[in-house]
Amino acid sequence: MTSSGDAKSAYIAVATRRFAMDGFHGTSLSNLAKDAGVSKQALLHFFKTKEALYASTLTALAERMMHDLITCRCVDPVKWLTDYFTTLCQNAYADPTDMRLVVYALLDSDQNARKWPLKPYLDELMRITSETSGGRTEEVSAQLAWVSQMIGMIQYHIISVPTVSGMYGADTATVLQSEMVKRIEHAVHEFCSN
Amino acid sequence: MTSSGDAKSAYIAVATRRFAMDGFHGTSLSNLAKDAGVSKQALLHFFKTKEALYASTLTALAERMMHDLITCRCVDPVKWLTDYFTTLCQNAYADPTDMRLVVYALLDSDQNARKWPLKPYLDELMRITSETSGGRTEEVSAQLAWVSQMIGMIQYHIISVPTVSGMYGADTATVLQSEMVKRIEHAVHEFCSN
DNA sequence: ATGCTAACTTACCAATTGGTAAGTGGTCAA
DNA sequence: TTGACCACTTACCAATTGGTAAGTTAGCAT
Repeated sequence: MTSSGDAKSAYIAVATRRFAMDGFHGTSLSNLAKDAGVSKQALLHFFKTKEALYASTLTALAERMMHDLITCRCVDPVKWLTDYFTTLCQNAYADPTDMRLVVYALLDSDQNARKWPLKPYLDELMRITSETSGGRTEEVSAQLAWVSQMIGMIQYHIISVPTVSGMYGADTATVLQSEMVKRIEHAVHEFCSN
Repeated sequence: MTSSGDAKSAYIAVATRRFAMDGFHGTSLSNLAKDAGVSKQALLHFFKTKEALYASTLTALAERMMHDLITCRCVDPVKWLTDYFTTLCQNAYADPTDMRLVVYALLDSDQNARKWPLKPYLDELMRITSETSGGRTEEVSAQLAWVSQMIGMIQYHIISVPTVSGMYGADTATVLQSEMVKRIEHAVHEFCSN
């Protein structure tokens, strides 16, 4: 039908959505096939196992995250980080897929088997961080801690939106969102101005 | 064998560990039964469905979290929060079960069906927050944002430990942990001194 | 002793799981 | 025209899933 690459990446797109919604174990090949409008074996033709499809999904995710980060590039590292984190958060309100996928992947990681494709992305974030005044300390762990704190607060916030909305109402959740963006900006500046 | 309540809560304990490790969908009743050393139907005798067992697990989790929070009680709300958050984090290094369970529950929440048992815990956290100088603003959403940020950074940090350890080595992960505790203390004081 | 209940067990069940085997129909180069 | 490859399908498969039905076994009040 479509050219080879197209179909394959279309399947990855479908899988991305499903894995992000229901996690690896909550997703079945039959569900994915139904979503994609093909038979189960169409998927297995491109990806030998469910695990392999999941891995491709994570690789594509990592490329997307890196791409989004690079797209925000700016001579001022502080502005770069501010822009990136705030737009990351804003975009995730409209589509939390990627953030959910990351968190699911963290929970699923069985630490021995899975090679983790998001490392370059993290490394780049740490490199940018090291260019700010806040990152003038040489220790990597201090930058890692800060980066970890930032993406942690964003991703956790995103995945908690439905729950918060259920507990305190949709309007409170909305206010919380703008509040959170402000906190993100504040956190960047507080860190960078030491 | 043991008295009724003992067996039941033993099953909940087993389920807690499994659900925290593999999530709801990644856990089967047969696995749980094997872990508990009984037949599958022993579990179904106490909990009508897998969902019901999961719900009991979450209820017990909520009670534990609330209990731990209250145990830290202190006349000075700032010290209270500092103590609570840091010990929460420290304990989670030894046993990340509860933190993982919360995050899994956030991802799984299908928002319409599930009643969320952790609300009282969150409310109490916000109440304590409102007693600090940082919480002198009346808006609930500002406190909610801060509380959300704090538990977000802690829980996300905990679930990412295996991955970080895999990416940067166990020693870097260890340094990151103490770094993170410092960041928690800093975050509390920064917020409370406005 | 008897009956009742609580805490189980063994024996099933249909449905679904991830995956294999063996095609089928189309495109395209020789 | 042929034959190879590609994307994909139908037909299976054993294993596992959550759950039901029907006992069984122990303790305990009457």
